[in-house]
Amino acid sequence: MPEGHTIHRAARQQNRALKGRTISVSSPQGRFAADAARIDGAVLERVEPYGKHLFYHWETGEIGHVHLGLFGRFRTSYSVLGDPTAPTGAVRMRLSTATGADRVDRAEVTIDLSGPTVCSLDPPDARAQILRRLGPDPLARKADPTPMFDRIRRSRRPIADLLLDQAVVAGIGNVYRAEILFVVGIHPLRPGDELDDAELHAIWATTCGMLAQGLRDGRIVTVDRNDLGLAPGARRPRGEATYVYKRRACLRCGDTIRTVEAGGRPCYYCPTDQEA
DNA sequence: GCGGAATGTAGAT
DNA sequence: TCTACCTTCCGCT
Repeated sequence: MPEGHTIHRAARQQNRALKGRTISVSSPQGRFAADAARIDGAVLERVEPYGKHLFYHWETGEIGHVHLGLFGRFRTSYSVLGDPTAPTGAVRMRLSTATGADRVDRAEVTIDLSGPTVCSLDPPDARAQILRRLGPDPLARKADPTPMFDRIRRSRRPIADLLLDQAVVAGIGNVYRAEILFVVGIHPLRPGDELDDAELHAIWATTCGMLAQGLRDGRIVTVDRNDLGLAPGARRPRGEATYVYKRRACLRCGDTIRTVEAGGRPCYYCPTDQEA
């Protein structure tokens, strides 16, 4: 399930598989069919991630825009003899290196997109319009947190609400916001304008670290090894590991986890480690 | 088989 | 502020 790290990971993988190649574009499910036909057989110049958004730069100059939303996902499959495997479920957009050419000199890659909130083919300026309403992306090179700090300092809204607002900072979702606030020891309902500079810098540093870790791991693991109580050399358990998100008891102190509504969604927190 | 929940957003009100 | 919607998966009957 997608927060910013998932998107950046997808972009990396898709650039490895598709960048600079001629791509068959289709929409087995049909809802992207008209747009797919316009770029079918075009060269995909690159896939660009920003926050939770993906931009597909096509040689035609048009920009594919994908946002996974809550349910969207990519599936990758490989085929040796040209024909991609049959799509599983409702596939909105299929990108494949299998172009029907006679000679196949390596395995073909097919990437299927299902369940996205957004999947569109837009004029070139659409990308800039979207970027204009997004805050800094902690996974972007040379990201500058200043605009995020300014917005938080000027706002009475709870910090948990602000961290979920993509115009403040792009790429954080409901898991990371809870985990970030836990790690920096800030109560989710603290108003933005009450945070001091040290707290803002701690939030940014923690956010960058967590998302980068998630990008490397391909899953959300926010818990420090030392807090897991593992024997030396023991491997981390599978699955995602959080301090407070969806937990009953705080992983650090054992206190009962509470939730509070912020940004229209439940924010998990530890009443002991994150005093009001 | 059905219903609910899930790491999200956009558009209506 | 609310509601609709994208799909999958899991637990319940």
